[in-house]
Amino acid sequence: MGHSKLSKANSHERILEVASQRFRQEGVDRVGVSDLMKSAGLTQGGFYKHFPSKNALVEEAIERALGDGSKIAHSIASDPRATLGRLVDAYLSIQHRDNLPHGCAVTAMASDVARSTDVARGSYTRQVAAYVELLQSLLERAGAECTEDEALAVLSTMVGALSMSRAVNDEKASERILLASAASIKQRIKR
Amino acid sequence: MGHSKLSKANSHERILEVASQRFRQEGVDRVGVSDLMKSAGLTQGGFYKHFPSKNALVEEAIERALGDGSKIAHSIASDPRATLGRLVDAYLSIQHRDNLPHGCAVTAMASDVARSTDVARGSYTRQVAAYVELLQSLLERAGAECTEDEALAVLSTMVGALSMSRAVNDEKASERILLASAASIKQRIKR
DNA sequence: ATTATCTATAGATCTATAGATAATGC
DNA sequence: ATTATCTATAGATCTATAGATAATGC
Repeated sequence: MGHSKLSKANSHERILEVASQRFRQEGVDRVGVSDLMKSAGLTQGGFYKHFPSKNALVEEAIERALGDGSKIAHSIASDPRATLGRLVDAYLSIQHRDNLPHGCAVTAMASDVARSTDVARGSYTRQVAAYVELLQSLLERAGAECTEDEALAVLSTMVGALSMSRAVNDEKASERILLASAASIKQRIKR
Repeated sequence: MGHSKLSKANSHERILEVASQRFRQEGVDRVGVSDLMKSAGLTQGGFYKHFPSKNALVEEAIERALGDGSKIAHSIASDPRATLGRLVDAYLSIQHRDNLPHGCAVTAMASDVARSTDVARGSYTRQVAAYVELLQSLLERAGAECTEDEALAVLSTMVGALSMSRAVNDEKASERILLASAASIKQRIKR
């Protein structure tokens, strides 16, 4: 007990990171402050020196979770070998489906964001726009139709497929949702 | 207090119906038993004569919410004038977006179902299959590609678009997600 | 007499606060 | 001396149960 400023910054970071993961996995309402602090290796009482309220953390953690996707999007966008096909295959993979804590928050947190503050919904809106831009550039690169609207429809397909694949309790049906949706998207670039 | 058997059946029905609506709107974890019973015009204590636990209600209410979609799907399927275009326009309408309590549970409850019991996930799986069948028959009727996989991809697009349109905080962006996705689906039948 | 519902309450859990404790850093 | 964290606890809320109450239905 009683640590340095560096350690406080570390703790803050750790709380945010753990929150962004557990909120994606379990949903905002199923993760308590006490439980969360334990995950971060701390105790309940310290929380309010880091965040004024749980809601304040939720807002920041949503932004953080969405930011993870932003990083990945940028690293893909800057890689000249990146293709739409590879992005779609990765997004609609079993690994992504089963990795909620590190998965795309546009899908994982859609319901929680819709019920959250305007700030959180603003972060979400920007992240959707970032994905659309990325998808549009990959569609152009593949020589396919490349309007912003086409990219939006592709994103809708990705988000809906991942969302349903996680709710279904039949492994074959789940994989079929992912594969069928990926195939449908990739068909756009085969013309 | 102290009412007939008919009234008990009515109460049970009312609790289920209110739950299916409020769970879609607010999410399973934000609706307490006490609050829910008040919505149904009853008091907290009576709840456990109707359901053994909140979880039991959640399971039933999810099935009920999904069943609403099933009814609509069947009534559309049996109408010979029904078209894919009309279904898609209704699904991706502003009215549907803003009517969570009566909206499609495949979208509204995806996250809650993914965290729920196997029974609830089974209901979800069947409802997805029902929608796919409906979409496939409408695609066939329109003379478009009509594999089950194509229908699945269409459903993914619908679910993803509605989900994102509700999370975004920019009205124009929200409408654009709906319209762009609807247009993309309808393009399939214009070839 | 039976039973559908109500009032009251137990026990757990959740958010938040207050004060104690033990490091850091001047 | 300051401060990051801990322990302890208040107060609200949540699920669930127990016993009271007032209708129904034989």
